[in-house]
Amino acid sequence: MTKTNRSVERSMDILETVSDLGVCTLGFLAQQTALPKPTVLRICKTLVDRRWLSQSKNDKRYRIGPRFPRMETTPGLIDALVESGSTAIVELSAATGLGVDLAASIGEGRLEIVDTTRQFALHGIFPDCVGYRPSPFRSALGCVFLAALDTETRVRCTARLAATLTGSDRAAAMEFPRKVDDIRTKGFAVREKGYWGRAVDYGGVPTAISVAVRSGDKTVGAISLVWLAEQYETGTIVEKYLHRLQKTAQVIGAQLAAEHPQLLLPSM
Amino acid sequence: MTKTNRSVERSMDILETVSDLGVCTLGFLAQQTALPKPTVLRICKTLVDRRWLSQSKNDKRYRIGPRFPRMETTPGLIDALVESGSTAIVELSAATGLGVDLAASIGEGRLEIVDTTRQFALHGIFPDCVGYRPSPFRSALGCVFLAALDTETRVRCTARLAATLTGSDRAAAMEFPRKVDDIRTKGFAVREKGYWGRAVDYGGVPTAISVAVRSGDKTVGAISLVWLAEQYETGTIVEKYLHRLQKTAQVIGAQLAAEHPQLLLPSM
DNA sequence: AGACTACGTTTCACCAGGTGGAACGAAAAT
DNA sequence: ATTTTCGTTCCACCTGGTGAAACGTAGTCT
Repeated sequence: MTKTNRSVERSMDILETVSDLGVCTLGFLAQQTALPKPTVLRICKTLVDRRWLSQSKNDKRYRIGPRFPRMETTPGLIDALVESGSTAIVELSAATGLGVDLAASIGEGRLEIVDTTRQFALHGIFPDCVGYRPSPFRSALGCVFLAALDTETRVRCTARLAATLTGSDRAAAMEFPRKVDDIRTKGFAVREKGYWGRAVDYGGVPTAISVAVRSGDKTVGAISLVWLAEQYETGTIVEKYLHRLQKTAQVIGAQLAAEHPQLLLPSM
Repeated sequence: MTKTNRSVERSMDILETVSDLGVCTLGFLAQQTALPKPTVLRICKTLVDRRWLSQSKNDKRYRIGPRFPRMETTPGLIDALVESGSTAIVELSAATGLGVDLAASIGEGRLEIVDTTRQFALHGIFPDCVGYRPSPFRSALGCVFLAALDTETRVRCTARLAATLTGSDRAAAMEFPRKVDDIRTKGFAVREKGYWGRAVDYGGVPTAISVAVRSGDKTVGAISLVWLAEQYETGTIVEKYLHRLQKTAQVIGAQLAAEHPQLLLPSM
């Protein structure tokens, strides 16, 4: 049987304690987890270095930090979106001959691909993309989704994401505000040069154009037309199929509103 | 300088990758983190055992699991509640001679204490409670807050919390549905016998009665009157001060609605 | 069919990395 | 002034984590 890692278990004990009980002192954590204080100190220092925990300056108490990964899925949205959208994306895919991805909001301005019509044999691109979370600022899906949010929400999400992301994702976050107006007027987004997600795994380099899916006054997700970069120019696809893509997004949004009105209500 | 723990760093690398990119294979994780596959396998197995990651049966791909700690704070609510409520709780505390705690919703049916009037010299109880997250089902604050939510939200939060919590918190979660009606008709809650949070650190055993803070049609938090158990009977305090406690909760809710109406709007 | 590749997993000798009891100085409570 | 509790440092010990190599299997190419 595969072994497990004791240090990782201990770090989870500590994080669960802080997450459950809120702010904690070192001694209290040592007592709760039944670990010696030096061990807790070292693990907490590791977590603080990465901002998974943060420490107030005066007292040294620990609390959950700004870089701790956050998940805020509206419960049921993913299932509802798949239910309302799967036939529409299949029809769009058949009509265009291209792959179609459907992505749902998972909170904080992030998306997760929840359904796709991609087939390697038909489209020549990596098909196993369900569950994948496209980059918020570099992918077509991410950009068009953020651009479709109301200004206040977008600013908040952009700020939080910029604080969390690193490397070229962070750089893209800084550039993003300058791109928003362009995306909004054009009504669609394309992926940033140099960003391919994990499509390099196999298959050719994919290109995509994406539009947001809005339901009521809420932005609930986004859909993409995806094709092999070497086969078609982006301009050609936009000219031929953008209107149909936008139409499909509207249909999905309307159907979601009709079938699952409770998802669009306030939650608190 | 204090050392750090390499295994913990590696586990954070893995969790951040899965959180950022979504579903990942073992090999992909090994490549992203630049770690050997057996190392990634052992760490992932540790995380899967605790449900911080989960694995689909057919393909062995990893995704964030159901027990990964979730944080869903409405941004700004804590600050707004402190701003709208701090003078009101000071007045209540002065009028009653008891400690008063103010707690804010942090999502998923959880609360965090955001302000308090407790002073050890005056009330004889542990004063450093700000940041503390009372038990959802065992504390007075937690129970009254959950009971005040609309039925649908309460059922969803109860289910999710029951899946996450362990030990006596879990047992209390199973009992909770039977207590809801009683709390709603009485209009306040008391803590479960045997639950004292961390008050045992020092000071005497505290007792508390709590009421929910509602603003518009949303339940945004809760407030408590807290005293030393050996000094007064619960019945006495209820008789003398419950009405005043409820009045304070109403005042805070109304003030929050007046000063921060945007917090009560839908967010997506 | 056979060759090949890529996957997740097991093994095991090695030793770096993590460990924790003891001791420390500082701060707070008594 | 005394005691307690806090977070932190030290360091000898040795276990728990490591990772190259090998394995079985599943799927893909020729």
